[in-house]
Amino acid sequence: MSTIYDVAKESGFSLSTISNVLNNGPRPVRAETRQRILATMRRLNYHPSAMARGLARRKTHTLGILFGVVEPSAVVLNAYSADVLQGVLTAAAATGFNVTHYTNPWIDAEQSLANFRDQRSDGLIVVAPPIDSDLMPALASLDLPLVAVSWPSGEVAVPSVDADDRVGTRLVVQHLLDLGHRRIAHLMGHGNLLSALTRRDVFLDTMAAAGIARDPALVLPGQYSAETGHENARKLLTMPDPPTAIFAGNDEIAMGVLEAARELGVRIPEDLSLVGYDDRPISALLTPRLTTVKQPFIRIGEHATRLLLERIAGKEVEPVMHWLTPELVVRDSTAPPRR
Amino acid sequence: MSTIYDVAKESGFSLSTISNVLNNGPRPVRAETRQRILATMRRLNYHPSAMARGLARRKTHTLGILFGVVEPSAVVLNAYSADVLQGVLTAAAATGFNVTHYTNPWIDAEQSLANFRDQRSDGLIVVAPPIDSDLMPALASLDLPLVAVSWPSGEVAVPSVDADDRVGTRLVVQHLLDLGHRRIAHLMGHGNLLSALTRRDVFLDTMAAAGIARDPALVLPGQYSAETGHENARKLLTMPDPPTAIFAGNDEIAMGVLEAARELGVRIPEDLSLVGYDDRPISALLTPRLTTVKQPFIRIGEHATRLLLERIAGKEVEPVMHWLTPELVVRDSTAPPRR
DNA sequence: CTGAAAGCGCTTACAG
DNA sequence: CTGAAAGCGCTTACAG
Repeated sequence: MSTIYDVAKESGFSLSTISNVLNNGPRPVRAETRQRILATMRRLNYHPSAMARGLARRKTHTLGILFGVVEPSAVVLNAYSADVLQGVLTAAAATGFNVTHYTNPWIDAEQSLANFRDQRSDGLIVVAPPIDSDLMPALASLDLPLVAVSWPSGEVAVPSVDADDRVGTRLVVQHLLDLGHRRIAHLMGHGNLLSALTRRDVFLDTMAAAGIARDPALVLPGQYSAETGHENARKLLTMPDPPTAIFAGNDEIAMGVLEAARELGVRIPEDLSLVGYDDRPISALLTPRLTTVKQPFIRIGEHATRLLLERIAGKEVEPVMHWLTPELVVRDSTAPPRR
Repeated sequence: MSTIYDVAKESGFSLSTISNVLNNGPRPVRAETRQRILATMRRLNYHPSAMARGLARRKTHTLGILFGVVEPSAVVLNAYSADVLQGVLTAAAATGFNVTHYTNPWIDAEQSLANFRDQRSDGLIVVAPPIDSDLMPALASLDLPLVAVSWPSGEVAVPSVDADDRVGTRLVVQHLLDLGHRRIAHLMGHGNLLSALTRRDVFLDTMAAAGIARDPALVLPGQYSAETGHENARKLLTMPDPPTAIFAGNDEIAMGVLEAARELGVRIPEDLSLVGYDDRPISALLTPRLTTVKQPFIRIGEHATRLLLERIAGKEVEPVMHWLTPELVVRDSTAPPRR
């Protein structure tokens, strides 16, 4: 590997001039000089060392990414995280930034914070940090620029990006109301997750705002799983006065509903309209193709990355929530109620 | 940020001694000296700079990862790649290595190879490089340690890791034969993909080895999609003498078969056994739960990482294929044929 | 427009 | 067991 010294010696120019050609500045270089130097670089197959550069500039031109860790020993990369990462990579590539993973699982600030002090990146994106951990407060205490994905910003003053479940839920309920449904049920996800609670609350609020009396029998607690979706749907569909539409907490729950409807001979969408949430890849392949809410995970990753790059560039970035808007994808599982 | 100089000044010891404490060697340090230095580090909140270290050692302690790019402008991170990445992260974390992404899309050697000359990583894992590109030959010409995932090793002498489709296919066919099936159909994936061709060829070979005469009407070309699965399954199931089992090229094709069977009133597994390939997350949630082949993507990532780490550590690693064994997951979509 | 020198924060022979 | 000095490959004031 040739170095900048080789280029200097070969071309006859000084280190400073080589460096200014390399970086297109800060000071000007005569066109002919530049050409000669570039030719020498090509001939020597020279490429600058990222590390030497980083050390001299005290900038790595690299973004760090850390995934919230559910079990201490595992790096968690679910479909959600993979899409966010996809967005991060795309946005980083657009500006020539590298992306590096922080892979050590977080134990606590005492043991784990040291990892983040080695200056291997210019800033950090934390994806879905656990709420009940000292991770975010500890990271925020560093002087490392920080942006979070899916983190309730109030707790620690960090800019944060997430999809707006309130908007998504309103889209769902409004869609069903517009079709003429009044008797709409909701199957909740895990009661200790913010998303499940938000979807339920906004469901109730939107129904109330539409002047529909609340029926507690139509809001069933559960899990984000096909199993509880199946179980709860059987309860609903065997009621004397079953709902004409079900808003499932997510697509997995909706798949359970689909199954229950099939077993009971309830046709979708003729007898029952069904809406999911998330738009998992499978949802467009189900029969019927599922109406659902597409979460903008890739865009979330891109947006978080742009915020972080601004912070790194020295701009002020307010520590507020950035809500991205999910999108209702209307397919074949919803229709007007029979009369 | 305090530096090693601060620690030296504060503790009264020299740079060399501090460095030897930091690295536990190479030369011994008196226990008391070590304690005093460690205490000083803690007090100053000192953590060594990854870049300064990297520059001095000419080792970054970092692995690079590059995803094969299908369309030039996109970083491709599908479910397959995400699982491989998961494995890479896990294995890298186990040895304290960092993982960094090479995000610039590959154009050609002339334009793109420079990216890989900046010494930002000690080695590179390439996931699913395109076959018809100069990417692998070009990368192999660098002095960067290289391991590929899903790359036919013969072409360029690089150690490569992949799941063995031959083993997986034999498991499928043997399972169906063991259940008593003789009239087994196969729905192929894209004819220009190695996996589709391998699965077809091994299907035919295994059937022949079992003494079953080949019936060309039972092997249909197609795509890795539910659509062609649906279409082809309708053809098969409306034959005068339909097959008693279908081996679908992958789970998506199998989903199309499921749909066609439902439309035609063909019960699975009573009237028809069905096997997929890949074990996508959805497959365990289908009705009936799909018998399929689980590909060890996470283990592939781990294995490739370990090979690369060995190369980096200076061990000889033969440029051969490492075949990992997929696993047959028997669920509810297969049963003995009716008689 | 160009050059010589110091510095980034470490590691590693070389000496003792 | 410990220290002083040179070096890793760049960038950046400082001079001209």
